[in-house]
Amino acid sequence: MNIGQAAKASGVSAKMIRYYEQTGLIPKADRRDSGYRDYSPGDVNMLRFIRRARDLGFAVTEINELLNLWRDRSRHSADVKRIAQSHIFELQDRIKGLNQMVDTLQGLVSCCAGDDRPDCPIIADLEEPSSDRALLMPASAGIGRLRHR
Amino acid sequence: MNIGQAAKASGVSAKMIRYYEQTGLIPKADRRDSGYRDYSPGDVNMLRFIRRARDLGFAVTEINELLNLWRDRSRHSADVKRIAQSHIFELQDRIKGLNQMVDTLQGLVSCCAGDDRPDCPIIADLEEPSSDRALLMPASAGIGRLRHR
DNA sequence: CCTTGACCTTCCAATGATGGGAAGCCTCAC
DNA sequence: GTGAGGCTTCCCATCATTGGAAGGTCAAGG
Repeated sequence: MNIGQAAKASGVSAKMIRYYEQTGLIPKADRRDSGYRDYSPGDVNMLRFIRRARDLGFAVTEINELLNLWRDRSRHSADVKRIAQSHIFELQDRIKGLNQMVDTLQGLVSCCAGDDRPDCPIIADLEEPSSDRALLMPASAGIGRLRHR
Repeated sequence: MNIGQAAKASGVSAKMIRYYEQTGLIPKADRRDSGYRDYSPGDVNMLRFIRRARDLGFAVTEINELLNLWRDRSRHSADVKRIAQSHIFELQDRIKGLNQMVDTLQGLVSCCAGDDRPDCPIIADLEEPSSDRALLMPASAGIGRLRHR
């Protein structure tokens, strides 16, 4: 099975399959005489596993751990659960940050006339945040990793 | 005012100030004879504006529009409102995607014994997603930009 | 047999926002 | 005048992903 077919069957792009191989997330694929990579149905299963883990927002390093557990027939489900649970917490943190942004913006937008006059509470808040804003966005929540990934 | 002081006063790191200048988000700073950048209190206000917009999750391109409106005394508040509202929608999309991930994971985690046995519904779902999963993550929500930023 | 188009290979680059670090110059306080 | 610390530019790394260029391979059809 060529890389293109494996890509279609797994939902992982050919580019990403090569990248995962290069970075060691997946083992080096078999090669034909032509140099083409050759994938087995088992390989496609692995790629699908990866694809689904990505869909759930796992980072590649976490997927690496999950793959190891997947392959480990004597794994402890506790290890899997721990990874998943800590990922849930991370997602919830990100959601919390995004929700704070939405709340703040929603408040500002609802105060903005949205007409052809220049006065605008949104601009005013960006100039000098109100005390409400200070409550919603304490210094510690500021510049950190809220926005990433 | 040196760049370090402007950084401290605005909450934008010196690195980022230089980056914003380089990418044209902010105009080139005045220079002293020594070559040091020199910032006025007005410049610091602009940096604070940027910093706050970043805290609200605006991308740099959006901040650029907001800065133009900020400087435009004859702006229409409708333009500001439109930008903010569309940003809210974008944030809500991201939240939605993250919530779907959390929901799916939460369901799996709550079914996982989390002991020293290998059987694990989380691993099982990554191998072959259940129909519940298919409901939560339709094909259209799959590989896209859910995870980004 | 040869061509054509679709596929594969590797390598390099860019994204966006940020941090890290090196090499060298500037400034201020002692 | 010396040392510490701040400034300059330049390059590199992150993370996951996409794009493209240059060149080799394959299969079908003339």
